[in-house]
Amino acid sequence: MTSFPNYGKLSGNTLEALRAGHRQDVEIDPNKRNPADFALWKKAGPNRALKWPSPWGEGFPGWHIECSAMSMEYLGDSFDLHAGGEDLMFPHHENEIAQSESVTHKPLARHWMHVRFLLVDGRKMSKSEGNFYTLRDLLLKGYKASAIRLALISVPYRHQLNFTFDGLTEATNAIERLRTFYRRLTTTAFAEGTNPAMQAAAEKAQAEYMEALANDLNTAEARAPIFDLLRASNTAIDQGQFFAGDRDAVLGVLDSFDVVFDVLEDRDASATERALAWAEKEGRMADVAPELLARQGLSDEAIDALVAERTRAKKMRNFARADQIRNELAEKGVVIEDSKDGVRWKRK
RNA sequence: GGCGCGGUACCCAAGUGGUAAGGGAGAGGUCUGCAAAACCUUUAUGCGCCGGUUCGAUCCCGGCCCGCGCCUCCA
Repeated sequence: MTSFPNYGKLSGNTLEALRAGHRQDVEIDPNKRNPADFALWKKAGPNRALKWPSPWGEGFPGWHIECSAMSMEYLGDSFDLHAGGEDLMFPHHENEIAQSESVTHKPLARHWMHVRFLLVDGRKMSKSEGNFYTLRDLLLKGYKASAIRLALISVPYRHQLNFTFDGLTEATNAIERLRTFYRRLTTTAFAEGTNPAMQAAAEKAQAEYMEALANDLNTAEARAPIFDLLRASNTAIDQGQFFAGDRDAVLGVLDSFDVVFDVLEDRDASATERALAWAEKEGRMADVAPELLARQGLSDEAIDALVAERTRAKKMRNFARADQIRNELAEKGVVIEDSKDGVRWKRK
């Protein structure tokens, strides 16, 4: 440790600082020249499964040296990006630097990304706190995979995210808005041509979106221009000032958004089905939210048939029957939207 | 005790030395057979608290309060 003067440059835990505030419970190891030294090679006990011969006896690599060895072998002395959770910054990454740079005299990584941990309901997620959820738990509660993803990605990686069920609901609603818009774009017949204002709006959104991502992956900031463009487009469509060329421009922006956020195409059913199959197999069906089960029983074909029947009823001005079907579907999580271009439905 | 990060509207959440993006929710309105969707209006003289620097601070500096992570037995 004492032979590597740069120790602490990543985390701020310099040797001086560590000495000043050292914990009470650190034992002094007589085998260490400096208490801050860490083992590069560990002695293998008799029950150790993986061990190798060495000049110092049978042993195995210390945790930190594993990473230095692997990165050097596959990425070279220096590489662009080293990522990890914030908990690993010290000591693990600090020690990787100390080892690798002592040997190579080159910077180990040119950029470090440390992801902050999330809180759940304002507290650290832990089993003993009772706020520990797996992705499968959330799916079985009826939340969509895409909503979980959006909720987690909407806060920049460097910031602490407070994960809540309200936040999931909010993400669910935001996704619905995006998907409704996406469906509107792809199913509406627009006249040929372009609206210069829309073209400019799409260009601006694209530029702002990329700028936000280029700004240390600021995903929260990146969302804003997308929603701005969404509103501008909806307004233009409502006013008949939106054309096929505009649709293509806006879809281009949405595509680059979706490369990162991946929410526009509804592929949520398969993740939910896998979670349900697991629950079935493990005898955990009691954990499944009743609303989720109610929604599962209805096939797309059955919905199409009911929607068609409702349209016929409406034509005959039998609104009572039409509303009855709509309510029936709503109970099973299916929402109907009437529009000039026909009837659309979606699963909530 | 040491090192680091954060506290912005009802909720989530960007952001900048020059007067607060975006999303969700609520309220009112337009449209609709009624809805849904969409759109419009509306919700922070205010950005944890107290000082300081400045023509001007949410943004800079100092102190305090609160929250989170790490502090080298394991990976």
